[in-house]
Amino acid sequence: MPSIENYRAFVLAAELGSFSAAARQMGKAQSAVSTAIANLEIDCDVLLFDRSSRNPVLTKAGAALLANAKGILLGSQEFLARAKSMSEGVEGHLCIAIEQGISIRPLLDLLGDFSTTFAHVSLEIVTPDPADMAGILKRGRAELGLMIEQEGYPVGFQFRGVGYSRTVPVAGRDHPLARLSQVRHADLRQHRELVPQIRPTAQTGSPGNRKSPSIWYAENPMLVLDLVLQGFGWAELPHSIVADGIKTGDLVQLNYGFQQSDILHGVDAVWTEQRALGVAGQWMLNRLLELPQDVWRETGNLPAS
Amino acid sequence: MPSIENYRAFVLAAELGSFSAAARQMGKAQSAVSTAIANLEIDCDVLLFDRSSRNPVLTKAGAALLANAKGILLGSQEFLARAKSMSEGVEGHLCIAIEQGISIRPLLDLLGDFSTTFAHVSLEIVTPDPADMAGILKRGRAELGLMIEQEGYPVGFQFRGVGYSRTVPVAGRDHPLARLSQVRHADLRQHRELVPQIRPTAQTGSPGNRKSPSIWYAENPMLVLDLVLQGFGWAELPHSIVADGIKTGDLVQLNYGFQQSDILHGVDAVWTEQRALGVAGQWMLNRLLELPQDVWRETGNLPAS
DNA sequence: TTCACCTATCTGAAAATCAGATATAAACTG
DNA sequence: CAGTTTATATCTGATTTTCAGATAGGTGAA
Repeated sequence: MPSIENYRAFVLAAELGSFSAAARQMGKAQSAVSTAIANLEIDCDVLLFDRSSRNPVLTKAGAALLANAKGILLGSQEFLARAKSMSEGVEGHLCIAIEQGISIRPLLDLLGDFSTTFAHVSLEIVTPDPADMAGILKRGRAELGLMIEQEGYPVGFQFRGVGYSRTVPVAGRDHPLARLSQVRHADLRQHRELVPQIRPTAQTGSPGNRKSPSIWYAENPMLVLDLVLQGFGWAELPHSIVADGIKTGDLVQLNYGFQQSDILHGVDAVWTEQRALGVAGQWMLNRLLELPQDVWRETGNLPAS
Repeated sequence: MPSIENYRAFVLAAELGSFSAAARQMGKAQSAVSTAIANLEIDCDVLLFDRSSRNPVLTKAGAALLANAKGILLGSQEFLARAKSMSEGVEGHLCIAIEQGISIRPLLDLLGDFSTTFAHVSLEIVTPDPADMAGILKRGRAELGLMIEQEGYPVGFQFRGVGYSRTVPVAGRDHPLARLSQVRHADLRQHRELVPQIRPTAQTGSPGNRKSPSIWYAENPMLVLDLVLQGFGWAELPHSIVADGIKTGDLVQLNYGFQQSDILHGVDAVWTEQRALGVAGQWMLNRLLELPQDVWRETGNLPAS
């Protein structure tokens, strides 16, 4: 069974074109490299180098296997680097729960920075239904959450506002409401409202104050979008989801007579006290808090000032 | 420095949830696995298992690193498997040169079979200019070639017909020739012919007998296609390249008055005698020879019978 | 409590690895 | 063409590592 050191000797020798040079670089005797590669060749039952000339030259098989050996070495290095990172207190995995409907576009730069700063931390993003958010954090399924701000959070939760999410009332191109230059409460109540969440029950928090008595629930905003496009009703949906449809004319933004029709929700970062954030989680939280308002404006979640 | 066996002990113990079971599976003593994992933990400076209960349980860090360790093991197994395959005479790499203009669509199924049959052979497909084909095979850059049949091949070359490539004369939508219901030689000679190859010189074989005295050469068929679409002239191009354009109306197929306007070229598989084909190359050649005519018909390279 | 089973550690033996020395061959030099 | 330099293969004895078996301590189930 070849050892990692065998592979290392092979790769170094192939790259340097010399067993002696490889030995020098490994801080070992030349004979060690010679036997290491000989053993590798025995294990493989394949000649890796052509020794007929002064310096060893890769055979065809050796050249083909070199790529594999490099991969193994890379994997081993990554294993150790990741382990070192974790031994220094950096978690190996970070899960962020982003409530459905909150656009990740304002976060893309931040995520890019994360991937380079914490190359050894695997990042997971889940987009649960709003009703699940608390449980997902409580259970430790995610370390950090981004959700539409609420009046109060359960005990044990920390939260800080980090940004905004703009919701826009829309209807399909051919919907009766789409023809009105201004809609009143009374108009809304005459048509079905489509709500992007699972139906609230007694347990799952407040039902919210919906504007229409006729309500359909769908599990996520994309489903609702499809229903709206098909003319099944109107809905208040995140700007990031409906922007395209409004631009192409498939969707029409409703103009509320009774209030500003763009509805601005705050976005909170939420985490639990007992589950202390790791180094990467802390970094992520700090960067979220430092996010300039511009990125929310540029992504259409804040009106231009 | 952890050895492969250390990683193997780690992965097996994690998967079986028991050091003893891992030892049994590895055919070693339990103490070997115990110390192997302990050493790995020392190398990593990270606790991989929680030993507080009867059976060891992965720590968070262990769970994160498990994926990496599995990757290393996979890599090692693949290295050995590939080496074994090569020790049995299968080449590690196969390069096929397919002359520009020959569609690979008839070969897709064949390539799929190849990838499963010769999982350890990396496949390379190059699409050289027709004039380069011979040199590329001679130099060993490619083991096998697919090219439009010629009257004669240089000595040392083997060839067998394997299929067909249909060439269609086309012009752009607004080209004068496009309006003619039938074109004659005289018509063709009044317009520029675009030829998808580098300009033939005295060395690079016959100039062929082009139909028009005014000729532009472009390095590959796609360049020619763009030129034709821009109205710079007419060209005889492979059916696979112009089919879409003809369907959308951007291209018009010319209707030769003097001969069948679809021009059918045979496709030859070509290889050299001195560079013996390996097992994978032989397989590929045999499968090419056995290709049913249907696949050439279905891909528009043979007229429906 | 008893029993079965698991893990950590110790120990001596077996095996592998290593550095140095030596032999041989290839390229280079004059 | 002989001498020099450098590179690789192999041998050898010492060092290190690895291993199996034995032992001890602990956990969980009956």
